[in-house]
Amino acid sequence: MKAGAENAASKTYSITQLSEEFSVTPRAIRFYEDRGLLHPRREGQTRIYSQRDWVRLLLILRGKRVGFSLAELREILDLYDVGDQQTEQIRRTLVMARNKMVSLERQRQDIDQTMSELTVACTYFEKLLEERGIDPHVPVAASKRKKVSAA
Amino acid sequence: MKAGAENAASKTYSITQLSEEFSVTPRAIRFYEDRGLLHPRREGQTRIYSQRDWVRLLLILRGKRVGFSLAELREILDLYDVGDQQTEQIRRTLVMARNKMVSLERQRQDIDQTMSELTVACTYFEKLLEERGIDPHVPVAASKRKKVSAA
DNA sequence: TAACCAGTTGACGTTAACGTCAACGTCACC
DNA sequence: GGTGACGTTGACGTTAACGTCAACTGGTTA
Repeated sequence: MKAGAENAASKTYSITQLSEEFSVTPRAIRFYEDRGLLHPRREGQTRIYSQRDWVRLLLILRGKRVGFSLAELREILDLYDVGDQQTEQIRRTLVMARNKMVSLERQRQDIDQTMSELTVACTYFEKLLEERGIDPHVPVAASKRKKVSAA
Repeated sequence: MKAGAENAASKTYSITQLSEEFSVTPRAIRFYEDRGLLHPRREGQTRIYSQRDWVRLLLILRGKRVGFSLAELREILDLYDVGDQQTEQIRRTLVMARNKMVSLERQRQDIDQTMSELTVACTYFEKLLEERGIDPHVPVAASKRKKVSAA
């Protein structure tokens, strides 16, 4: 149990592995690195992603979905990286995080409101179709998916 | 009570009135018109916005905040406009709306998750500041606001 | 050896959603 | 009759977040 440097924590990924797992292009992943969001190890030329990178990518993508910019995400991730940041930078990020929480709260309300309005809208659209004698039971974006298409 | 063509429903707005009320630039409002999201009446050159336009703008801005593109918003608003759309167009919009609801559901989860992580993060940042003997009670983006800054 | 991957680095292109700026119209008023 | 304030139409600029493409570098397999 002590030999074998291959425990769960040391699992690594290639760029395409990551890209497939998260449904993003390698180009995007390299771009995130370019913007300072990821710092994979290199083996020669090739990028090797650790478990920590995996988590970072997860956070990045989720952050994006809720409206963080890459720059904002970088700020936050940076602070978690090393603790020796400039005090002013920490303050700035703290302020940003708090503001973001306020705006997320609002976003939740927007989503709730929009959901209920969309429900009404769908009913209306279905009625329109039924009036024309058309079955409104169109498939709901089944099986095949290439992009997350969320936003 | 019957004279006076100035009841609540006939209230109108200038472009700057609207822009101030919603904290968007006139440029943006004209842009939405250019993209077919608004169709204000004209008086000579000048745009006159009705109550209906007001509501549309509200929906547009909220739609944007939850991640709709202007094109998507147009699709939806168009269907509410006149009922004589192409059947295929109605189906497309219905599918889009349903898909959007699915993605909104996910967004809600993302937001909840992110909120709780941000809470933890803020605590951490505050601790960092306190370790340096700094009061972490920075103002939380008070009074003055120029942009919504939400996203 | 050739072909074929998987990966890499530029460099330029693209899209959405406006911002910015110039040049103009048109009223009210002083 | 000038001078603002408010409005208009182009036209071009900008930013974020990648997409696309070309040219190159090893390794491995046929």
